[in-house]
Amino acid sequence: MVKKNTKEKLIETALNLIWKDSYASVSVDEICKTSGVLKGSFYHYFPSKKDLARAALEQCCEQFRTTYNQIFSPLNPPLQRFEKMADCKIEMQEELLRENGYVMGCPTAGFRNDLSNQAENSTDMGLGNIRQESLTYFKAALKDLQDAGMIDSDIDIDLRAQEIFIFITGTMTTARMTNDLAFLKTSFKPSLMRIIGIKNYELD
Amino acid sequence: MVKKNTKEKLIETALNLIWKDSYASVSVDEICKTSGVLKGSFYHYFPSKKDLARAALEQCCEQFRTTYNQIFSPLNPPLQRFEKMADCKIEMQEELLRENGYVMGCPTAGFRNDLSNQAENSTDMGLGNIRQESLTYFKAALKDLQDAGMIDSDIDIDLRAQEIFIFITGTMTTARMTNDLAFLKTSFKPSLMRIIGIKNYELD
DNA sequence: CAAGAATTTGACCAAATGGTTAAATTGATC
DNA sequence: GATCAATTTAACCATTTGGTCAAATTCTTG
Repeated sequence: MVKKNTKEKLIETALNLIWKDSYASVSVDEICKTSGVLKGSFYHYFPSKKDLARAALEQCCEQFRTTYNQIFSPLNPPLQRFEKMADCKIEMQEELLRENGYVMGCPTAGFRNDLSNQAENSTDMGLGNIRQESLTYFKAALKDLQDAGMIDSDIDIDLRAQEIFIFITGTMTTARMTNDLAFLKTSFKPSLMRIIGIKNYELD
Repeated sequence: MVKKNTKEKLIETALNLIWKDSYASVSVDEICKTSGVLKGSFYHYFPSKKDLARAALEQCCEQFRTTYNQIFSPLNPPLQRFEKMADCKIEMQEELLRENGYVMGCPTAGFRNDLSNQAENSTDMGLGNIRQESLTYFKAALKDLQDAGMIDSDIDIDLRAQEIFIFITGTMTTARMTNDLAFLKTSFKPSLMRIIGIKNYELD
């Protein structure tokens, strides 16, 4: 593990703890003890617990963006993009299971609507953007699949992109709920391909 | 609204509040104040906050069972079962949106792993059972669809049932995340039918 | 209406919560 | 090595937290 400064340690710890349970269930004390930082230092870097959580969520989104940027690069053939995405999720969850002893699921699920003040909800922040960006990537890949004749030419790409996003979200949520990676590991990819509408998909 | 006794009021209030956010974010004081019950009464009926939450989750599962029992009755033609289920979810979320001002999504999402002591996770409790029961219903309906020649005869029913569950879960999660019922209202049913594999599905 | 059980009341508690502060220590710059 | 800013330390605080309890009240049943 790379040597990290106080701020980074706090953000990483907060993300981990909130991921495991929820924003409200994690206390400032716990975050401090886990990351070996005193409370004074905490409030030196972050004006409040919410601000730390916001930073953690933001960083999480940033990592996500980096990964998706690579995976969904137009340089990759469209089918491979989805395959890589699936593999990436599978590997990630396997590693997290090894590390933590149980299925972790989506990293942002622990941030419910705790971070929003007043009427603004999580849509305004990173979460909504992640979905939008995902949809954009999916749509581009779907279009390329269409051009390559790998999916029907008359499908509604916008709709299908949403279905894909929903299917991924549901897979993650269900994996955590059942504490079981069986579906993710053996069925997620082929099921995803069927939902995308790939003709005659063959496993490698 | 029907007149309710103290215990029922507490359970209902707890479910509502936890649904809106999460178990840890709701305090016993808040539950008491919202339901107009004094703390002494709370602890007369429930030994702890967790016990109330467990009762609330259990009741929620019970309601769910009742609904699904009706909807997935073998008396209904199989396609209608899925249609009714979709309509039921749509109406429910619309009503909740009207009541609360924002999309509520899945009622059990606010109970993360807070209620489990030690290694036992939510799988052991109501949640895992709900999924199992759902899958059972889905499988029966899929079989009936197969017998009626409405879906291909060579599909893997177990797998498809899981896909359906995941798609529903993802739809709920995403609806809440985006605070938007558009997909649920206009696309959920036809998308579900496509995922099920219904041939030539027509909207009414 | 008397007696016992079920329920309600409100005051109370220790611990945990999010947050503050002033002083001490460290790091960088000249 | 002196100076000033960045950081760390640890004691401190008001409020909220989950939970207790004995007394008062209400409900039930003979």
